[in-house]
Amino acid sequence: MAKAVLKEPGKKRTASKKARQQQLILATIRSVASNGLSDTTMATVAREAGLSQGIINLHFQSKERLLVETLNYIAEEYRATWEKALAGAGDSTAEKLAALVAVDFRQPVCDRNKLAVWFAFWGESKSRPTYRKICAMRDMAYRKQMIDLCDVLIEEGGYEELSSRTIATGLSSMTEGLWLDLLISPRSITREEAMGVCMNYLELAFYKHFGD
Amino acid sequence: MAKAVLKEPGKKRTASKKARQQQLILATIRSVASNGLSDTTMATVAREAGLSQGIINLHFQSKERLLVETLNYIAEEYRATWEKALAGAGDSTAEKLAALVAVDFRQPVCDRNKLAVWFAFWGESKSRPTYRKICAMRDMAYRKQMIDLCDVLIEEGGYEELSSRTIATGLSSMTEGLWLDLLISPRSITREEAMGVCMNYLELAFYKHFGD
DNA sequence: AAAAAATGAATGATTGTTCATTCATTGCAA
DNA sequence: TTGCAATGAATGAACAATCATTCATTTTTT
Repeated sequence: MAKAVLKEPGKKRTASKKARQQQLILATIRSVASNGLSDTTMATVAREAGLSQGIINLHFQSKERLLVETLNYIAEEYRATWEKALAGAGDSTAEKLAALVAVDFRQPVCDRNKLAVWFAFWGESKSRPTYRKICAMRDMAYRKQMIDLCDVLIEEGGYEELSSRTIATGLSSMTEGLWLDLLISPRSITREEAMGVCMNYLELAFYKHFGD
Repeated sequence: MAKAVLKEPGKKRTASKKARQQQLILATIRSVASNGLSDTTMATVAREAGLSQGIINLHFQSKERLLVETLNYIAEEYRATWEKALAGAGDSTAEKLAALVAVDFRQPVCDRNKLAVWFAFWGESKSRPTYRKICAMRDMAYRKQMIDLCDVLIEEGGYEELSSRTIATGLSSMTEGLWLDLLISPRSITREEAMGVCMNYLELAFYKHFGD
């Protein structure tokens, strides 16, 4: 039913369903970043995509669906990115943890437009169970992975005073807080510095692994 | 012009300007928390306040002004709360830093409705310079205080390996990230546990001051 | 009585959605 | 290949609903 008609869109004016949907999602990300979620309308998204008014209802049925799919898109991109990073990291657990942290401060995840989208949905999440579930899922999957890595490090280094849950919670919370800095005051901190703050935390906790 | 007509409103149906404005701001906080910023309208706020439609324009001229004043309200409350906590804390620098951290996880600051408001405005801040400035100001003032305290601790304890800016950035970022947990997944973490994560960070960094 | 505060119906602007129409692409027949 | 329907993607004007704002009127206080 939803077979991809064109794999290489080229200059065709009618694209495959998947390509159009992604185009509209990317336009939504830009609109939310530059207009805010409150001022993101069907018109601003369509204009950003260079398409007509009715196009979104054609592909997403409703504005609500478009927004949910946009959130799903960046959540899925996030998950895929750190899973890939883990797979490509060195064999040591410390290297894997460092790779996991690095994902949060590099493209395509650490993009200012996407950070704005995350915060926009977080801001609405208390009143919208759908948003909250997607955000909570993302967080849980990521944190479980981080706890597992911390457990191995604690075992390896014999850090009896550490709790993997506490460190993992602290580390991922720190990341999200640093995202806020990068969003609100991009001039006051760079992505490299932000990652440095996290690495410093790791050095303090797992000094046998990350110490100089 | 804006003189307070009544200091003790009692059971009067017409309150002083200041009291009405605060009543409307508190109603706005509740509406943003339960409806989201996108679905917060003049009608939802007025209904939440138990007043009529036109009341907001009477006291704030526009919706935009109401929202800005709401953000200013929680920002000012935040500043006043930690300044008060600092003044009431023990003499030692370590106690002061602990008191500063504790503010973030207690009432009136760490209120789930207010957390929702913070995230709502953060989400819009990229597209609204006014919001961003207020948020950046709050952060700068708080972080300057935290850096100063860290500087003293580093001096006292001779922690030559630590950077006050790095620790202060990490600590306040961690706080904001933990707020997200409390907002999104309140069942997965308590305020006490969240504060514990921060205190654990302090123990790792300033082990001579916070060690058991 | 005069002034101020509050109301709520009315207004014009904006929004999400619909749908009749246009247009590009594809599959098929010759 | 060339011609010709058939398909469905895309358009944009139109519509109903919702929104922020205004203001004539009512209510309350001084």
